Amino acid sequence: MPEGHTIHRLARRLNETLGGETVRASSPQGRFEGGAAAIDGNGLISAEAWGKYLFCDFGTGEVLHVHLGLIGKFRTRAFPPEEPTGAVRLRLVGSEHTWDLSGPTRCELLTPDEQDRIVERLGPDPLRRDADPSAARARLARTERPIGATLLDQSIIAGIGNVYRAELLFVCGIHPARPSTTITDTEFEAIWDETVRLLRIGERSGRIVTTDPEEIGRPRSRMRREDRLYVYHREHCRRCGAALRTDRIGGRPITHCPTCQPAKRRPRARARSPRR
DNA sequence: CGATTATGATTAA
DNA sequence: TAATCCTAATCGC
Repeated sequence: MPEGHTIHRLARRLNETLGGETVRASSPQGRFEGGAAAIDGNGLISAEAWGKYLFCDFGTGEVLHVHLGLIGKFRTRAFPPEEPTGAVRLRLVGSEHTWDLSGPTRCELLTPDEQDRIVERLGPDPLRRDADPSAARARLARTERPIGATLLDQSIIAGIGNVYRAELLFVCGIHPARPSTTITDTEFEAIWDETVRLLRIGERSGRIVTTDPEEIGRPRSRMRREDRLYVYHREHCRRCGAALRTDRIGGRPITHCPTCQPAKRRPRARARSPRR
């Protein structure tokens, strides 16, 4: 379930469960033996997320970089550790917790310079305290690409993935195909604020929930799976019931509601000035 | 048992 | 844009 909220949650939980502890590192699968050996026996100083990128500092001079990609998982397992299940790239064992990493698109040791180069090309991360959306706002004004594509671009905003982009555009009432240049200041503010709000909810709860508890009639923690999202992977709009449309934008499918996310602004209900 | 699918991103063309 | 990588759960035959 890797969008930005997952990685921030992961960083927090790694700090909570392994922070300051001497860690035994291994690569049961064998594809990260060298890296694991370099980490083994050192203490976790800090785990930190930048968008969907995770960096762990073991005080060795190099930083562990993990990117889960589409299918990666980094999860706790039984303690004391048991025989690994499946392909475990990296296992970290502290004094009370076992973590297994499988299927990452990246798992490598980086120099601080290399880490900087990755972070430099990321846009502001809505889950970071110091996030400044102004650069993202400026980028939008300069690209005709559909807003649906822009929101997936990690160099513009870091941390949004395919579920959140669809849900954010729904919540903000914006059609995903609209050129980014047509997004108004008010709309951008709404997108940013909702991104912060919804990713925070995801980070705290460990799942993506974008629907309004009032609207659903039960607290987020007790919502049924099919009530947690408005449009993603749905046939009909959770709010108005309209048949949803799915288009390919930014190379991936995005579902939207033709009623709640009109392509054009609703024309003002007033007489138009006559054409000449 | 094989095909399909998945909340991602990079590289090649 | 397409091909590619990484893994595991699920679905159809």
